[in-house]
Amino acid sequence: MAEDGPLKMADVARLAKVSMSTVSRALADNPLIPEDRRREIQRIAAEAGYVINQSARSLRMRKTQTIGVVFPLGHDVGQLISDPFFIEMFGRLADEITTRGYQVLLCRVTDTSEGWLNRIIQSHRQDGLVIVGQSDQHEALNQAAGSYHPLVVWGGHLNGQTYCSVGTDNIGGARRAVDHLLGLGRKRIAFLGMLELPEISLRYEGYVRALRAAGIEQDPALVIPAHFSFETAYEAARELIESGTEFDAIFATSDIIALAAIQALAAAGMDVPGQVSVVGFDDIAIAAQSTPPLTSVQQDLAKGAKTIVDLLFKRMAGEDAPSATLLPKLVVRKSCGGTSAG
Amino acid sequence: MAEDGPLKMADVARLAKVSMSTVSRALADNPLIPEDRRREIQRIAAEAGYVINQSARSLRMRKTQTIGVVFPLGHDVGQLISDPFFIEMFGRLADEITTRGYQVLLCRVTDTSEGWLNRIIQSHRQDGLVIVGQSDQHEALNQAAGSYHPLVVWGGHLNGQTYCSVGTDNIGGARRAVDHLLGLGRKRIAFLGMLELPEISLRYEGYVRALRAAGIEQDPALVIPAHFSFETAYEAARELIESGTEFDAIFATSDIIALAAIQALAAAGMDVPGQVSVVGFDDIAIAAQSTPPLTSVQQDLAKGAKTIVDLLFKRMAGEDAPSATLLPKLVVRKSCGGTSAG
DNA sequence: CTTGCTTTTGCAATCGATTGCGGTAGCGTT
DNA sequence: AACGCTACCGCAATCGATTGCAAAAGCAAG
Repeated sequence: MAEDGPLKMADVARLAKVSMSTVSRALADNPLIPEDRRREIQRIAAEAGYVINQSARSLRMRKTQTIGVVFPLGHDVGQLISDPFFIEMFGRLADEITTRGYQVLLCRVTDTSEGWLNRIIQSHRQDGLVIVGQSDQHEALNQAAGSYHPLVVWGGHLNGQTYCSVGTDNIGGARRAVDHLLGLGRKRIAFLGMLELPEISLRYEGYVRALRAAGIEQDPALVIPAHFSFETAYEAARELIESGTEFDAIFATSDIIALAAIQALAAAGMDVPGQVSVVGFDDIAIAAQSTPPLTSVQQDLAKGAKTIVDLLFKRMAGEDAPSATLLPKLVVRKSCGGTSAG
Repeated sequence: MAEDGPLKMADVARLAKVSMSTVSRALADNPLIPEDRRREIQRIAAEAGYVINQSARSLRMRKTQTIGVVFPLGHDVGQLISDPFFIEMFGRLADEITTRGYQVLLCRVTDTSEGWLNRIIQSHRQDGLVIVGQSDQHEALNQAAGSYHPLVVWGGHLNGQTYCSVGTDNIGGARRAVDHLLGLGRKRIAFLGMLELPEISLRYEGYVRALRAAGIEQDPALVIPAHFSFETAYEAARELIESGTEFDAIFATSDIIALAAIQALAAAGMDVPGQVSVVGFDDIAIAAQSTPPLTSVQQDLAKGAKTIVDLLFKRMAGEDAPSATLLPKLVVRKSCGGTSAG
């Protein structure tokens, strides 16, 4: 009834007039304790407002019922986890994880000095890890995966990769987007994104392949480094416009970059899709709502998150789950002209 | 060097040829150990890839270096934390918390049965709690606050509230928004939101006061229940439109609701802001990007999050921090016609 | 070589649960 | 009544760190 002092299992044992062992087993629904007694003890514990101390439990059981979700920000100094894509991914992951009765621990990594991943792993704060985005930490991930199994990465599938990853077919997605632009008669297609990031570099590969297949020579002046934040992307687009380089389409490697580019174009008095077609990547919620609505390569995050967590739990159970690739879908809207469905 | 077996403090002690006590103190930078020896032990530990087991540490120290962030979803069956407002708040809170060297544990509460908050508190998984949104749990919060101090709530300031809360002046914000609409000559202003939620009910209070001050009689037919999700809000707006009730403005209690309303109006062939002025609440990032750009009551989330965490840490230190109220700002854009700054 | 003081060090208890294993109670047979 | 068998129960060790307290070591002065 009264619940001022945080009461321990021993207190419940006293109340129920049994030993701690029995209480522990009863609360764990261990059939070693007869059913009616189990219920009785559970009732007493609940009534007393008793809750198992998770720190003690974690120590003894060597598991925490917690999954760590890590956002390596090594490549970007901006601290805030603000990108809508990451945010949505996080929400979906959280859903999948909590549904399975686990807690979600957010690990925002800013200090990617030697051994950062090992420090997280060895802290034993979580039973498994999801790493969202490889950032520039491919090597560190490869190394950690050698000895730590319950780890799944969202990102591109790279050469010589030993860790388990889930991600969209970046090359294929990009290829499809650029093919679509080419199909509309566009020939001078700018590429906006940070080639240093593995996923982006794969998208670049798709871009190059599409151009090559169409027999179009690629122009380095059309490849523009652009970070993920709206402001920096806007700046990058503005510079492209002011450089005087001719272009009639933009393949942006994220929707945020695409939206920033559209705004920059509008500010420069250029019509989208009249003069310039724009395609984004991710198909975040705003994409459909923007003006004009954005054509984008859709990543199925719901499925992605589910796959990640499925694989993670398999690995936590000792099974050896392989990487998975999701198929992207081009969602055609007004931002690139034309009207065919993709 | 080799780091296959998860090594413990005892192992490091052996390596450094000292006792565990000394290692523990050295790693904690305890001045009881001479500086040079401290450094030496730290070096040895780091080289061996040793990391303190947090479960054990938490148990012994009775603190976890973790803050729980709770989203009570009692009022809404939709599981996903998808509302951009909550998402942004979460990101900012995470920033503030990690900056202070604490971890963030996400608690998505779906089971708000008797004692849910107590179960979280007594689990001892965290050293402090941030509750984002009161949902319909005012009573539970009030009760918990009696015995549990390190707890801060984002939400409205209610009568008879004993817990510490941080929130925007909802009444004032709503008042300003509606006054603005009235100033534009609008007289039939619809209110879209869930009155069951404390914050929304405060905004309703502001709405009522504004109307009363302007000598306009309020019409119950103009008060429409609308959830936070885009789809349900769209539906609510559509029903308002189809009901035939006359109206020339909408005060939406969130930007998502406002955006949904604008789409519904557009679908019905009604011009915004020509026929109907729309004002939202929160001023989320998309608000400025929508068509037409949305007038909205801005909540300063960066400041809000900082205030919440500041207060929480004060409370964790045993001080008694009082509730705080933030001043909202009306950001005027095209969605309500007119051009004056608010 | 003592003595007295300061600086370091380590023993052992502790945090609050879980669980292997040995012991007891209860019941049915002979 | 004695025995055997199951079904329950609880003792005590354990998880891996932290820390009060006492002991040891170092050092200077007498």
